[in-house]
Amino acid sequence: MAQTDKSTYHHGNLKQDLMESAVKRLAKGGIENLSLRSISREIGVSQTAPYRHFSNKNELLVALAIRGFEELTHEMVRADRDEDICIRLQQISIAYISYARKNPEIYRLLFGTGIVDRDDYQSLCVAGDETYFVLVNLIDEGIKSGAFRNMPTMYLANSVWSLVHGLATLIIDDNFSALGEALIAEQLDASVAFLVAGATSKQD
Amino acid sequence: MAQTDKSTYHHGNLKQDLMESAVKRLAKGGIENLSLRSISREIGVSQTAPYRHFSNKNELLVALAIRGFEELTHEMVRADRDEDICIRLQQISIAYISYARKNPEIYRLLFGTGIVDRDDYQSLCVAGDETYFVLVNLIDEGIKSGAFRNMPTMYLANSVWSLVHGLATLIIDDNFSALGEALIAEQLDASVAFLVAGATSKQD
DNA sequence: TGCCAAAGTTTACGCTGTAAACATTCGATA
DNA sequence: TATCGAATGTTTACAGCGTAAACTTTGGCA
Repeated sequence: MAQTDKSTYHHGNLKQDLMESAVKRLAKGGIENLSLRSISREIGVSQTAPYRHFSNKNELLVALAIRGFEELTHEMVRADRDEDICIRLQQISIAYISYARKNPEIYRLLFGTGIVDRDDYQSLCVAGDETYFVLVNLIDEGIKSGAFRNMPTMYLANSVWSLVHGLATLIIDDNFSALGEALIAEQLDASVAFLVAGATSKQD
Repeated sequence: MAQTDKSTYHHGNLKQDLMESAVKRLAKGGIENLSLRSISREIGVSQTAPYRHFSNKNELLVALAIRGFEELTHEMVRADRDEDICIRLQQISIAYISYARKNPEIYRLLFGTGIVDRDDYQSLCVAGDETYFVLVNLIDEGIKSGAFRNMPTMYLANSVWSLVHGLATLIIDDNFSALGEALIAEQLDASVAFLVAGATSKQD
């Protein structure tokens, strides 16, 4: 259980270290610089050691994604601190996009195609659902209170999610790079205002 | 110029064939199944032959992306056929998402991170700008005519783009798979309605 | 104390991108 | 029409990848 500090044969907490090293390598260099062999080298362990803890590379990514969903959920819940439901919608949207911008490679893992056969990993699905429900619950509350458009909760939630997700991915994939940091901030404000306007608009 | 049909040493139109084979392999199996070697094998040419036409894999992807942008632009322009600017916005949004769904791997190439150093490829940037301007011009027209929210064209255009892009990527990356085809169609309708409501909403 | 399962290593295979050197062929010029 | 260079192929080679199989070490329990 504790790390066996001298007898380096058994590393002690390799699984943990693999994940941390993977996150670090993801952060700089992106997913194409993440190889099981490179993180093994970084940790100082043989190239096949990871296979004692993850049956393949995909399962390491799954583990990172589960943690990522949990962090994202936490950030959203933490930001949701107001009475006005429109402000709350703004707050969790900003928190969501902030997380994506701070952890772009992890974010891509959460919603992109980097992980194969997501549906086979139940705890990953559960973690993703929990994130999703933070938004759905807020939207549901807004519709029931009459603050938001009267349409099926799921459709409105998915529309909001689409806008927020689109904004996040366009930014982290550098499609707004011509704007520069200051204008991106203004774009965020404008898009969130657009979002709230769409959510509260009562026209058909 | 014409293919030298017997002397198989010089292939004739290898560049064209490489791109077609690449698109085919992208369509099934995704980008991880696209290797220069695999398409060389498929065409029946040596594994380094592609390097006479593309200096590396990235440049093949760039060529595919340029064609992809052109196709996407064409689809959007073709769909833009109405008097009512709100309907026109709906039409190009639907055309955009349809293109993404019909060519998911190409679409990911256009706006994702599959291509490195995009900015180094001028004709790619130009092709991307042309697609972008189809939307920007429509938004500009809508703002000037008073049909759309009065905000800087770029911010509104990017907000609309975010929603449409987000919807497209969530669908092609299978994040709406639980809905099934019928409900995805309804989601599209609902989101485009949400989009138009946001664009036309005059509240701040 | 002895032994088994857990956690590590070594070796090997086939795949990848791509660099370098070599071969063939097309088309223009003398 | 013969020749020669440029364009377009091939062969060979290297390093990095995921991962399967067989082997080794070690910690903890009977």
